[in-house]
Amino acid sequence: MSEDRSEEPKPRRRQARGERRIAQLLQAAASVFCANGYTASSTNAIAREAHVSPGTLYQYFPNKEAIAIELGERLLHEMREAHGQVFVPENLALPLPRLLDAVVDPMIEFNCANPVFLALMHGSEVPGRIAEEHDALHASLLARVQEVIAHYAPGLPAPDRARVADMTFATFKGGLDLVLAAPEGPERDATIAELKTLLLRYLAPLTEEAAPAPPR
Amino acid sequence: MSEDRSEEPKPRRRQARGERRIAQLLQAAASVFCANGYTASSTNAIAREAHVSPGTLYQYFPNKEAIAIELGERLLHEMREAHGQVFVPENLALPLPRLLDAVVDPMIEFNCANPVFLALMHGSEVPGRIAEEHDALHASLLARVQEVIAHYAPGLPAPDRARVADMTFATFKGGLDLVLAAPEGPERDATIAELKTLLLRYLAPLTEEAAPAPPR
DNA sequence: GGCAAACACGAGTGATCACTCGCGTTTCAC
DNA sequence: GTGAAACGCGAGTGATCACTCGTGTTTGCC
Repeated sequence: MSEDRSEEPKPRRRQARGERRIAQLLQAAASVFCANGYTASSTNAIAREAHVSPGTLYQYFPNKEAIAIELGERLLHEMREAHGQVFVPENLALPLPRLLDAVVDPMIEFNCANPVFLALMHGSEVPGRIAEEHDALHASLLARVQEVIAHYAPGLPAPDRARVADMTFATFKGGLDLVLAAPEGPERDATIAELKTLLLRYLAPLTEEAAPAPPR
Repeated sequence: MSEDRSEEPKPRRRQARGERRIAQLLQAAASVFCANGYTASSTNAIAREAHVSPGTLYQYFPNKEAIAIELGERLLHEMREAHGQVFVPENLALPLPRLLDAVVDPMIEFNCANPVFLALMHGSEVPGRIAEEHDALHASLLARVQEVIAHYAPGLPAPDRARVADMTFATFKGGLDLVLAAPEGPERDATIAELKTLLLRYLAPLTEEAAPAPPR
């Protein structure tokens, strides 16, 4: 009744310093989560990594879970933006090898740049909220992959298409782990190329509706 | 100097009851680890799950890590036994699709029966000892896969062979996650079949030294 | 310059966890 | 049967963690 703004229960005004601290804390949290996992990471360790006192940390986050959630949401947002760039209609018209390049490369780049993303999304120890967001992203990605498969293999029944999309995505995740484990440089590039070869060999037969035997 | 036995510093005699308790505790630990992950699982929770007091638990295990290690070692031993049955010379003579059946099916069966195995081996939160054992198993498995690939594609250079083995194994892990996520029954069977299709399409070209075009 | 609010601190607090200890019970060799 | 040792218990202990609070500092607006 006494509020004229109904949608902002906490009209906390942040100064520029505050925004900087938040970014600093999230970066520190990413580093600590990445190294120890969510559960084994202490808020004091995060504060220490950010060269900040525990009290300061709790000025910006109500609890440990909120740190992970904010971090996860920012990463999710970044990733969704990347998807928007990737799954565009013009890419659908590309031949399969080019499409693989267009989709796989940005995904790998993102995960190489933000290794904490997999650490947060993959663990079964993460707070429920993150798991929900991750499920939503997963479902949305699967839908995109299904669209692509439907475009390349229009004759495939829906259940089969879903299965192929699931398997394609699971395979990509497996390959992604391998890519991240490889040292940067030519070895990583070779692993990425191998992953694309794998995906291509798996998916290519779907497009062979009336194609001749493959060239020797 | 006062010991006549130099190799057994703790000649603890176990009664049959004790062995039963150990098995009971390990089973409870498997259940709790599986549900919450290693770090978030408390020894009290494990004892409660086993309907035993915390004191009793510590009669058989010096600390929490030892529980995971013993559990991991037993699973590792079981899995190594399974490998011995799988990678036998006569299986090498099988055509690729049959070989895939012979290797993939037991692996999947083991992981379905012991879901805690993946939970213990995959997490980055596990104690160092488990990680070491897992790395050893991983390396040994990779070597086996390399052998198989070398047999099917003798002309493949060693670095390529290593890369293909890595990718094959990573793909299998990804598919395994998918299989475990699928509900038991026809859906799981279909996922398993799809995984085999994927592996077959990836590996088949390696064997095509002088093979004719595939039948339509 | 002055004031209110955002920022920063770090010792402190209650809860929880891994692990212990003292004592009673069961098992087994003799 | 008897004694020693394995078994079993659960309240207790010290450490650690997430989180708070009282106090002092910096910032932005008038």
